[in-house]
Amino acid sequence: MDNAGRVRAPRRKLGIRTIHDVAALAGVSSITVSRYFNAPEKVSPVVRDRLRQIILETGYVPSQMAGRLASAESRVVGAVMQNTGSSTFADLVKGMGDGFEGSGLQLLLANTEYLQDREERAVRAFMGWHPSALILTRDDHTPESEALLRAARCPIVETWGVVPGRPFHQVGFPHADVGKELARHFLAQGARRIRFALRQAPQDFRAQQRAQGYAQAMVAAGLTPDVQASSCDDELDAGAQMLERLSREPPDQRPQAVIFASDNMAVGAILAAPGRGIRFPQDFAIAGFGDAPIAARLHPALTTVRPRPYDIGLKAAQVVLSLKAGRDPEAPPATHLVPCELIVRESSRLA
Amino acid sequence: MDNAGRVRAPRRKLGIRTIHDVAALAGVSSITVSRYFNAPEKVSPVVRDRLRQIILETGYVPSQMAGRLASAESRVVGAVMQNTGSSTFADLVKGMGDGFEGSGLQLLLANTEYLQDREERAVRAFMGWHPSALILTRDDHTPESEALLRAARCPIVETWGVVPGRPFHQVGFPHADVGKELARHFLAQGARRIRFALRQAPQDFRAQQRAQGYAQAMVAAGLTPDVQASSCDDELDAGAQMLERLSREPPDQRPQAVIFASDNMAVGAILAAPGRGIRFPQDFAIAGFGDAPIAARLHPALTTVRPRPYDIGLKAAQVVLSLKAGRDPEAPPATHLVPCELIVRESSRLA
DNA sequence: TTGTAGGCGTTATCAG
DNA sequence: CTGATAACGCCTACAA
Repeated sequence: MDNAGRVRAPRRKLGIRTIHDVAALAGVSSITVSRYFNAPEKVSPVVRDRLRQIILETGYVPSQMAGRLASAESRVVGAVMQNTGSSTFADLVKGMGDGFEGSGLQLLLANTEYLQDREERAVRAFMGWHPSALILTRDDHTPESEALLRAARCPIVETWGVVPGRPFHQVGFPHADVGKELARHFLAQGARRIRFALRQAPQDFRAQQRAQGYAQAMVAAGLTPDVQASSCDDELDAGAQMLERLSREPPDQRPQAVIFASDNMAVGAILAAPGRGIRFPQDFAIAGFGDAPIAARLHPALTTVRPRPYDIGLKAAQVVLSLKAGRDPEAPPATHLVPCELIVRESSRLA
Repeated sequence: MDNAGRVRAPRRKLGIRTIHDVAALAGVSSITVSRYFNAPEKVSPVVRDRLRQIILETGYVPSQMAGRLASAESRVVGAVMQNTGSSTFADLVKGMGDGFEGSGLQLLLANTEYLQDREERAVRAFMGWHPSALILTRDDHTPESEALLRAARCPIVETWGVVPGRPFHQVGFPHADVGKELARHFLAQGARRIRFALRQAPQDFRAQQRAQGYAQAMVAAGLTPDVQASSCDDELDAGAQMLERLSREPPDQRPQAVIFASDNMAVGAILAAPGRGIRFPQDFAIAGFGDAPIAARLHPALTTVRPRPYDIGLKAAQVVLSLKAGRDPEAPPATHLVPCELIVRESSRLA
């Protein structure tokens, strides 16, 4: 009976209204309030109305921390982007956001600037939330990341690019195919001197995958790949630089067509062309990648390949939701293709 | 002693290694493991080494849910964006992400597509996480949102735009000032017929704030504001549409200068100009807003105002961190200006 | 339909 | 520097 006379200081609380407060006000037990939120159909209409009223008045909001801890289901999804600022990843995030809207899943975001070790830190940080799923945007990880991911108890989805042989779900398209398709577009028009122009940016491994696809198509056609890299960091500058280099090559040895690693590079070239006395596609044809909004409005309109980052993000979210809903969240990894589309415009028309 | 012979089914657990497992392996109590993570200096070097080893081997990661619940400090920051897909918000997110990198704060993201009720849902959802802070990107909320925010126990930061009289922290710049500055730029050159061109997009209230600033400057100069709206949804199309409309007005009644609500609109106009026989700035001068990467490379190079969304996001994160670190997290709301810069280029040079 | 008992994995408090 | 104890706010299991 004797509490030893010593009174322990109350520990710090959130200082908020709890489920018990609401229960007391309604004259029911707290589990009934819990059910009101998680299984309203199990609460009688009368009690339900009373609770609705009280919850409205008190502004009670259930604690996610407590709820997720007790239910052993976090309902958070970690998303690791490479460059949140770029339109590709921004659209991916938007698609994921829309996909999760109303599902009760919360999106945790991390950005890595294409750095593997930042990705590893992000993955590690996310693991602590015991996420319902993890969405990544690359397929080459540090060994530690890879180990963490394989040991994870949640679905892992790799998005944007798709490569064979991965142990995780994938949503996107094979970047190498883009390079192949563009090369073939020019090969089919009879071109034999076709160049691939990118930036010296080792972190942009997707551009390199596209370059590899281009090279394969060239070799398959019995031709020598011609991949050139610009030292400029800025894509528009890189395009302008590549154009300047081209303008100095003898016209009869110049490539008949140039595939730029991105629309931005191609745009840089198009905007710099008048100053160099170059005309597209008369002097040589060009194409890009990304289908930037201005691609269609430029003169000449830019031939490009249109990826669908928004749809990829949306699909990734849907894959997560269906794995969560399905009876088998540990379903074997599947690959979901969200193909690109070749958009042929004036800039790639060879004489 | 008799357990009544009935065995309760074990409740669902996360099925993970816990702090107790690690403690048992190390032969210490679990609180020591907790200290290893939260206050390593309070753990003896010997024990620390042993724990490091064991944590490495087991791959143990502390549960954020449990930790945050127990410590009554969520260490999550909710960010509500209007349009994640646009470069402005993408840069804001990037800045915030970099600002929180390494701080231990997790970013929760929501997107609203400029819809107030989606914002309200997002705020409500975030409240359940008892966030360490909430970052918003507008200052006009539904009454319910506003009430939720005022009742929130965490710092609220409104970003991007800045308006007087709000009860929350603000980081950004007054959009009306941008409109004023551009109007004055043309007024100073002697222009009297100056138009502001925007889209009929009521959700884009920032563009309307810029238009209002423009209108004020016009009135202050004794002139009549001329605000015209395009019905096009797409900004580039809207710019082209406005240009077409302008090209049909009699040259002597045409505006001498047009302020477009965004660079994209201005770009649409510039790209469509050759087709309409219009030349900038000879026929009339133009300016935009946003400093899109191509603005400087177009012909003519586009005069624009450069906002710094990345810096605003970064600053917002820093404000949150300093409030968290400071002894007074309930400091009175402050306004942090991250001013824009007027970038004068060829397109705005009046004869 | 409602309630009781107990635990989810961690950290705050107080005592060595 | 280390540990025992008792929460944090909610939900699962079971019983009525």
